[in-house]
Amino acid sequence: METTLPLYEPDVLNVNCRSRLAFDVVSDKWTPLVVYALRRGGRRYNQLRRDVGGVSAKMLSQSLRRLEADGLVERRVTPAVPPEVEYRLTPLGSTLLTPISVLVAWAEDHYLDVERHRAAGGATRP
Amino acid sequence: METTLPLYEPDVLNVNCRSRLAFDVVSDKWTPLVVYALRRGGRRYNQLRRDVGGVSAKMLSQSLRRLEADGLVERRVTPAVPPEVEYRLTPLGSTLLTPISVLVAWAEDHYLDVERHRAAGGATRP
DNA sequence: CTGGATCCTATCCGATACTG
DNA sequence: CAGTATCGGATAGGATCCAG
Repeated sequence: METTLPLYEPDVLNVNCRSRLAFDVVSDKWTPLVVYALRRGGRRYNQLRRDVGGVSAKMLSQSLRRLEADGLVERRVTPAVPPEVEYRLTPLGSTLLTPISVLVAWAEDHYLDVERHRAAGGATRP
Repeated sequence: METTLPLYEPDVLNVNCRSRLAFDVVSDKWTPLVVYALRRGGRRYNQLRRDVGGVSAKMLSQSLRRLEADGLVERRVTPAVPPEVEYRLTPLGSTLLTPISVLVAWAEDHYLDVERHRAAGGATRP
């Protein structure tokens, strides 16, 4: 026995294609941050940009379009001057908040451990 | 109130720097896959390469060195011919398995939903 | 305000070749 | 087996300008 954690065991040992989806969706610089920023409900474009912080307009658009295409985010336009566009998580998208929140909780718990190791590290291997 | 899910609430609304760590570690193409592939215990370099699947030697080395520097993976060399190098999760690294497993579980649950939407999607917005 | 279009650069990353 | 070094194409991503 190598680990006592209650792990999810999909296949024998390899990473199957269903699991890959999770890494596909999350292994992007901005997408998970955008989802996380939408956890409280609908947000508008420039609000999102400020919330996420450091994302360019181009990348935010790209992430949002991708999330829309995956059915995780819904785009709701209110015709007005100036135009109002609100993005919100779909029910499916909301289910992603659970894994992401667990991840954020992990970071809160182990932030210092990793930071300390990074600072001291580098000298670990020639 | 916008959502009834039991969400982790770090700050007012923005994504704080501690949370960023989580996205930093995970928002990489290979790193989370490598951690996940190590869930059962120590693996050797080429074993890992086969397990992860599709990763080049260069990228695997890079990910492993980074994980080492972050204190998430330990590199254990057994002097022998041919040389034996085993990678295994540190206790700290093992804690990452929980978020990753939750993520994988999510993918198992919602794989078809996302796939279906991707196939039908694209026509959603002009 | 909400973006699309364009240009340009930094980096990612795979292929190949080579070392111990 | 377990890597490192280098090259070169692909892609990510920022800056800027412009439109509805």
